Amino acid sequence: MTRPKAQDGFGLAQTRRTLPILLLRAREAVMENFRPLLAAHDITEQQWRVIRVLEEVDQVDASYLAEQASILAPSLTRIMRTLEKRGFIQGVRDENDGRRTLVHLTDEGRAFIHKIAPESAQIYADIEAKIGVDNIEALLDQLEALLVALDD
Amino acid sequence: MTRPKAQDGFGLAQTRRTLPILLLRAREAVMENFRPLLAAHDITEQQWRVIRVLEEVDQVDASYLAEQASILAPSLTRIMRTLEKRGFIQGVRDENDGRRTLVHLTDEGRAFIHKIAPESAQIYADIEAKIGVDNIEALLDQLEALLVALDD
DNA sequence: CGTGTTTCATTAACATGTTAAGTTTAATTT
DNA sequence: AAATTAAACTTAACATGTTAATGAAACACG
Repeated sequence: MTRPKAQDGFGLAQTRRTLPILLLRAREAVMENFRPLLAAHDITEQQWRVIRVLEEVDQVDASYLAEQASILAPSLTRIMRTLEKRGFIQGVRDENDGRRTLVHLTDEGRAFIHKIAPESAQIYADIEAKIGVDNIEALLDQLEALLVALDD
Repeated sequence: MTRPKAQDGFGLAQTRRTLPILLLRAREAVMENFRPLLAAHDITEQQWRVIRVLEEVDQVDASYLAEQASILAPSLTRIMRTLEKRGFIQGVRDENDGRRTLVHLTDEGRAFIHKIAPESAQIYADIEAKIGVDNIEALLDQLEALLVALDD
């Protein structure tokens, strides 16, 4: 027997139990745990995503990087400028295709990640402990299924 | 038999299968469906959240409104200014507590919601059709469970 | 070969996210 | 009651989200 779907009088679901709101809140609840670490190292969540992607892939063009980090191109342009000033990444013009910028992590950037990685991994482990690894895996599976289902 | 957890060499999970990234992407995939509607009516996602919450609760103080709409206080200040200029909401000083601002929807604001509601509900219904209502309910349950588990 | 089109990236403009500091009003303390 | 502390915004400053417009390079193709 399913729970009655909470609705108002004209078709809209209750705001508090909708995908957009709950996905937002869930993400916020998760990120809250990482914020102190990121702040302590003076790096934003998005900057951290960018260098982590770069750590996984070595050299990539900006478009792929944006897609992997889930960051829009205009934001990535600004973020790259910041990270480059800080000496963590370097962008070079693609010889074979002058439109593209190839990006790679510097040694300093790699060192930065490796310095923070243990704490970050510990925070994620704490989250896994609170929620349960199986529950997280199930959730990740469902989120991936949602992405597939909505992929136009 | 569980799937081996994808990791790199130093403790961090693969970026593409982590809660922060997948929650972000899932939300993005969902919102993508609403964006054309919101753009057509010249309203942002956050402004829409605010007036929808107001439609559900009548008169509330700004703090409660911010909490319900998952918007930080400084953002809400700006959003309220915009919505007030547009005549959709009105904020009045609380007589009993001069620190608070009480906010309520104007008739015009209410009319605006009612005008858009059918299309919005239809879009949500389409999403439910693609993903499956049961899957969505299960996902919402898991998200709520995550919020409870992470609630410090 | 040149022209029109597409692609990649940047810039522009405005809205929101985020933290810290400031203002005003309530509540507490002594 | 006066001073202190706390609460509810508001401002400020900077980073990112978001869409549209622009610039440059590669492609398509007549």
